[in-house]
Amino acid sequence: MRFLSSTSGSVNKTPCCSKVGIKRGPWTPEEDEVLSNYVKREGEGRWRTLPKRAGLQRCGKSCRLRWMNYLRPSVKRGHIAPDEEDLILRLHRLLGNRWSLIAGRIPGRTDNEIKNYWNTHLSKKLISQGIDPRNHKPLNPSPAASPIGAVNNNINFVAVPAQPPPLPPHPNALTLEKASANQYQPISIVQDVRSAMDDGNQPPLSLPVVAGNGNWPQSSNPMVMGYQVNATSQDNNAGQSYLVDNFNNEDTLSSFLATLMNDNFPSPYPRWSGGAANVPLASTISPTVDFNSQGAIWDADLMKSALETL
DNA sequence: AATAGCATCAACCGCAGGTCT
DNA sequence: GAGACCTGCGGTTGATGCTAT
Repeated sequence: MRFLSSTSGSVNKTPCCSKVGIKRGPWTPEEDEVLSNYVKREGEGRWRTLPKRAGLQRCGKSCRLRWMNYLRPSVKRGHIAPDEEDLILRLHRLLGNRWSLIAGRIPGRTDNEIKNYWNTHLSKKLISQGIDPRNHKPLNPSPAASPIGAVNNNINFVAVPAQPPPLPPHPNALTLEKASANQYQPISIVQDVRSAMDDGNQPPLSLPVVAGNGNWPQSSNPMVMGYQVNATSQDNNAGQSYLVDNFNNEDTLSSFLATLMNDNFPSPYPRWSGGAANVPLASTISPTVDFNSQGAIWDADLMKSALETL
């Protein structure tokens, strides 16, 4: 039995709060009301001392969890809609088991709810479709399987092999040179996704790129992501490279993710800001990117996966 | 009607990373 | 710089409800 009170003396695991008298298990409506009223009055935070201040016989962690997953006014309860389910699938493909990040992009849903929904519904659904829920790839891929061949605007995508051969340096790999003296440069492009694209003789209009300066992984250094305008593009900016955005906050990261998932990606550079900014990367979004020892920023497979979802 | 097995989801835990002293 | 403390995350558990036998 799990929801024993700490006074029962039969709990095998050490509870998060070992204090005698701390209540555990399901919350009562009375406790909910006390917690809800207190947080609305005093605000979130200081969870450790909140139970004592609010007069609750609970540990701070339990209070926080109850508020975040159940009592918060913004929490949406009830059935996951088909469009929400679709979004969860796409985000999981892009982000993996980063439930809080996924939840942050689905208004009203909590990480716990999405995690539960994934484990009880979506993972089984994918398995029934012959898809591995861990990596969204076929469970028993046939060697003769044809490319996915998804078509989107100006760019066609083909299936990416599970372990693609190393790519030679791309001739158009550029350094973003437009940054002014007080901005971060040089910013070298560390990876593009050209190998994931195949539109015949016509080069892609633009490439999503992810770059960083050379001093990573110091958390105070910036990380940037953007689009490289291809040198043969018909766009007036052909031959140059532009930073589209610094992901200095959750909004811009969300926009970027949305851009990746929108059907109208990538035309026509709607969010180009004309140059680099010098806003440090917020540490809160660093878990969304992967870094190698050279300071290269992006996991190429992640980007390819994102493109394949288009 | 009783019971076994399964599905769901609220709540717990350990841990990691950030902040404070 | 080190240690204590706090917060948030992802994995897991188990009570409860539902369905099948």
